[in-house]
Amino acid sequence: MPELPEVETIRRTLLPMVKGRVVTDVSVFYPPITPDGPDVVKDALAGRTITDVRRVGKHLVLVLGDRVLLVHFRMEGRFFIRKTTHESKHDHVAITLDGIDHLVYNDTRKFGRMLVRDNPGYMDVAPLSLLGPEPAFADPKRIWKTLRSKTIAIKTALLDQHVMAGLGNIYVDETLFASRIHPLKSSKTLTRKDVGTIVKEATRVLDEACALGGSSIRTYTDALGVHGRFQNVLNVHTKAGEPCPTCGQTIIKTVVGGRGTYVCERCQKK
DNA sequence: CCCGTGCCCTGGCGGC
DNA sequence: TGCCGCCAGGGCACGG
Repeated sequence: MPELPEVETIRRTLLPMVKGRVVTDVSVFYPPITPDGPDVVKDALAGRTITDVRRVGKHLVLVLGDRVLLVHFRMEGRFFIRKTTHESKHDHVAITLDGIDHLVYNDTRKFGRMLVRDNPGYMDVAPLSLLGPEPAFADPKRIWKTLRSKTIAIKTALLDQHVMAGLGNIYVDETLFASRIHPLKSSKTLTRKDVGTIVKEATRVLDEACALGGSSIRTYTDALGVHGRFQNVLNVHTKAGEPCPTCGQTIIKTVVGGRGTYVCERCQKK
């Protein structure tokens, strides 16, 4: 499940492999991946050169001069560089590079999406214009004001990309554990100091995960066979039944906002 | 506007 | 061993 660190790892891996290369063809095998229609993606990419690979929240941004391709991997999307366009039944889009090989989008669950936007200007229109700041650039006071107006659980609020961008289920659990705040705590009851802690810990957790190449728990491995190592340093996520690293209390698994949630009921206060 | 629910999709797993 | 049913999960549409 690519969250910010996984997408950043994909970005770093992909950049030297695609920068400067010309897209000579685009094949779409599963059209819903391209909700505006396969032809929109084909017309935008074909004949253009990939000039950069960026990341905004969990979105990967392929820059091709005056167009960008926004890629959201959702649960299990990934890229491979392949000699064939469609060797797996989960290969849904093939972007041919220099007529030689293919940047293949593979997604078991078919949840991922690709959108075309203009460059410049793509940050000023949906979906990227709707994203909150990434934790590293967030103003805690502004986030506190946003959270204060919400009645929902803090975990649910932190998963909302309009509040802050980049956190997913894994890193929200880790952030709240590090902040010693219970995922069910109501957003509106958080103090400014609480929110300052959350923003700081979210930034640290994401930074550390990026440095380790992200996580690759469950079925997810990121682009091109690179395997993240962050799952080796998770404190609570997936740790049900194991002792809390801080106090020894058994970590429990519960459900918050429909998401599997791991928590130390002793360390994390409601 | 805000919030909760259901949907998309398929591999994996529990139950029998 | 094999089959069936159920479930996870990010983001969005929809309805109250």
